[in-house]
Amino acid sequence: MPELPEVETVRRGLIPVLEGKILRETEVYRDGLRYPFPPLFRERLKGRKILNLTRRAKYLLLNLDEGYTLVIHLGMSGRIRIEDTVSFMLQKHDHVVFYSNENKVIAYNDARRFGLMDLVQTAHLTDHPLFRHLGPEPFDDNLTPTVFYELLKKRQHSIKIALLDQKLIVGVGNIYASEALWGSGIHPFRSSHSLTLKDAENLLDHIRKVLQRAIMAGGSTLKDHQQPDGKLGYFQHQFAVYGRHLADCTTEGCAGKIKKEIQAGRSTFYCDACQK
DNA sequence: ATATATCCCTGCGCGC
DNA sequence: TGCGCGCAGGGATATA
Repeated sequence: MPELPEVETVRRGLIPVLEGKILRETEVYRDGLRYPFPPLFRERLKGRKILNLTRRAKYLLLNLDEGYTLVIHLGMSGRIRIEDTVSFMLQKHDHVVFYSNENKVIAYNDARRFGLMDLVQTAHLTDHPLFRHLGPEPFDDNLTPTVFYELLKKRQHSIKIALLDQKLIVGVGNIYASEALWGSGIHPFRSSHSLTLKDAENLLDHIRKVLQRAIMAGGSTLKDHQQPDGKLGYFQHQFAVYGRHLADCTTEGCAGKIKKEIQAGRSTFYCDACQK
C-alpha cells in the first residue's frame, strides 16, 4: 500500500484532471472510513475550486478556494481511479465519488477502509492532530545528514522501527524501510542510536534514492494506467529484498539469502551477509 | 517523552 | 472447487 511514492504518483496523476477544476458534486456511500466524514462534508465541497494538489507525508492535499483543504489518506488499500461521467460504473468498495465540472469522475475505493478524509481550514492544517507531530519530509533540504543523525540518536528502537515512525521522518513505510536499509548495508535490528554520522548520511542517501526511483517508476507507468481504466498509484515495483524471502541477495559478490523476520508486528526483509 | 500491544476491515493466496 | 488460516504496504490509541 501506499507509501510516499504511491501517494506522490496519485497526486501527479490527479493534477491534470483536478487542478483548476470545480467539484461539481460529491457522493458518499457510507458515513466515513477510519473516521466519520466531517459534518456537511458534501455540502461544503460543492462548487469548490481546486487550486492545487500537494502532499504532506502520506497525505494527499486538495487545496480548495475559500480556504479549505481536503485531506485524503489512502491507508492500506485506498485507490483512486479516474473515469468519464458517461461510462462511470460504481464498483465494490467505492466509498466516495467526486464529479468535476469537466465530466470526470474521481472514485475513492478502499476495501479495508483504513484510509481517511477530512475537510480542514488550510491555515490550520499544521495544527491538525494528524499533522502536528509529523517529522521532516525525506526530500527537505533542511534534513541534512547531521540533522538526521541527531534524530536517530535519540531513538531507543531498532533502526527499522525508527524509520517507520512518522514523527522521525515521514513517507517511509514497511517496504521502503527494508529496501533503504539493504541499500545502505545497515542491519535492520541495529539500534537507531548506534548509527554513526556516516551511517546516517548513507541511509538518508538511500532513502532518497529508493523513494525517487519508485516515484519515477510510478510516473512512467502512469501514462499507461491513465488511458483505459484510470487507476492511479499501483504499479509493479522491482524490490531488492521486500517479498524476496529465501531468494538470493543481489548485492554484488554477496552469497547471502534474503531473510524475513517480524519486527514490532511488521515483516522485515534483509540480508544477514551484507547488512551489518 | 518513548515503547509495546491492540484494533480498525476486507481480500488474497496458500495448503489441505 | 471450497474452506480455513495467515498475512497485507498505515497509523491511532491505550497502557506502562
